[in-house]
Amino acid sequence: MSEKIKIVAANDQGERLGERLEDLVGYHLRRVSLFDMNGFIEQFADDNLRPVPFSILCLIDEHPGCSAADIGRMLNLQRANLVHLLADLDEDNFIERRAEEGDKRKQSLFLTAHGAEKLSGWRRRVREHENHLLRRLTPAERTNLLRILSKIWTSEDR
Amino acid sequence: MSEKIKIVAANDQGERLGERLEDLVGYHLRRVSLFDMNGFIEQFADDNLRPVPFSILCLIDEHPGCSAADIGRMLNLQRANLVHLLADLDEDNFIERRAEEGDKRKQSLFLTAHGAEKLSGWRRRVREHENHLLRRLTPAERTNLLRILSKIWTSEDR
DNA sequence: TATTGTTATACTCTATAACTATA
DNA sequence: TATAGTTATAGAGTATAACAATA
Repeated sequence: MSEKIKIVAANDQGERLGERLEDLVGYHLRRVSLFDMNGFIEQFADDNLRPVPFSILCLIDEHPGCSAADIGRMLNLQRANLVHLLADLDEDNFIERRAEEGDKRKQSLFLTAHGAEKLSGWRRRVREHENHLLRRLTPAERTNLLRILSKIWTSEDR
Repeated sequence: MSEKIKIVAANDQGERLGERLEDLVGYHLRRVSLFDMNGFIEQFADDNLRPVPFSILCLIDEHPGCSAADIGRMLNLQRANLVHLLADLDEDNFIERRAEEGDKRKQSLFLTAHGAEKLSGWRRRVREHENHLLRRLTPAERTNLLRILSKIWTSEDR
């Protein structure tokens, strides 16, 4: 960008505070989220692990025996889009889908031994990824960020 | 979800703190960003205004005369994908693209009078949207969030 | 050589509608 | 009627490669 443009921007900062794109929380949320996701995808390129399948594996681990529809509700994913994601995880032998006794419509989802082992290592690497993403924050800022973010979207009155 | 699943999850919380999906900042960043974007798209459905074109209009307003490549660098968008976005904004008479004197490769981007007027109203409605998104936060939390988010991705050493 | 705007294209992600079988 | 899993499909959004004009 040219020097002229930078100067114009600097002048504008004092004149219209709260009017700039950079004053919008939503803008920063998107930039940081994309920054995080791209870093995630890059770090796990070897294993071809993507953020959403990782989330699904975490939830199956935390809620063994849950159904695909349960996962969809927890992650706000359409059932239709989950079909391929779960089929892929099944093909790779990370999860297994058992017929649920009692309700024949449902499948019960479980991690395989292989899936559990893989997930354990991936979780460690995800924590490393987060440490890198948040390396400029103090421990207090990190705690605060997690608390504030979850306060925004986790609530009863929605 | 069944009651059984909820109980299992509750037990696990104490056992493996820092191991749950909900302990990951990246997970919350994504959920909050999507929550924000969906709200934005819904609120501006009438005007068919989407987050990225809104960002582009803001930047052209803040940097009058900038080029498409400048916008791409500022928003981390590919030049190729900007072509359609800018063409649409031009068709709707929100922006105009003038041949830049001096460098014949570049176009200089400006808001039209109509675009500037529209943007002014949209900015007000975006602030209302943000106020609603962040309604559960204290003013201090809001300021903190903006500061922390921009600290994460805005830096020199990248 | 590098950059700008552009075209074409492929890939991922997401949303919707409809179907069946079960409840 | 409602729900679970599924199929097919359309639409965004994004990434890459190549090109002509210009620097």
